[in-house]
Amino acid sequence: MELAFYQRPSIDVARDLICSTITVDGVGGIIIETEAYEPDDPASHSFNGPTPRNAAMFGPSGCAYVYRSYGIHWCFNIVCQPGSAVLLRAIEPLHGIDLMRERRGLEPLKLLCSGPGRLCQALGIDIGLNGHPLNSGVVQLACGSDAEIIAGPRIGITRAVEKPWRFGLAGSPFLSRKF
DNA sequence: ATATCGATGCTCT
DNA sequence: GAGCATCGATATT
Repeated sequence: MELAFYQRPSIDVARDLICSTITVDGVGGIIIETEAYEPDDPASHSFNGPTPRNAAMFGPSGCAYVYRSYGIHWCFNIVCQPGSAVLLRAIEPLHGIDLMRERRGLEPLKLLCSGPGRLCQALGIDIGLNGHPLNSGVVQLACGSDAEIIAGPRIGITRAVEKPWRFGLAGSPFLSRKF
């Protein structure tokens, strides 16, 4: 994935990431669901400017932004333009499924990576990957083919709830929720 | 199938 | 001190 790919509005990047493949230390699969967050977006962690937590969002494009969610889970984002990022919400498991099951416990394939916290646990993502550049270390991202994309409101937010900045692969059984 | 709720650790006001 | 970019369990239609 070229640097220029990330240096665009997160809404375009989020859409174009559907059907790409991501792996962390060889474990991963096909990106099924994403959400975009923009600097002027009240739902975005970057909305009030840089802080220690969101520093990676204002760092280089094409790097990871990882944060803890509800004190329990990790969430993984890809930084686009400054202050904008794409949240990975679901992956279709493809590589290293045995290791994913070790990390998440015996579970139907459908639930291994269907949700932002679940996919981080399955891929072994934690704060150690925050600010980490993509495609030059353990995190690898490769282009996918064209696909039928659907869009809708983002999940789990309380502000800017109407913006249709959640994207998914139409009809996939690995979506975290229906659109 | 949908609804509610507790867990748990930050961050930012 | 309030509020989370969530998940899994339990309860209820």
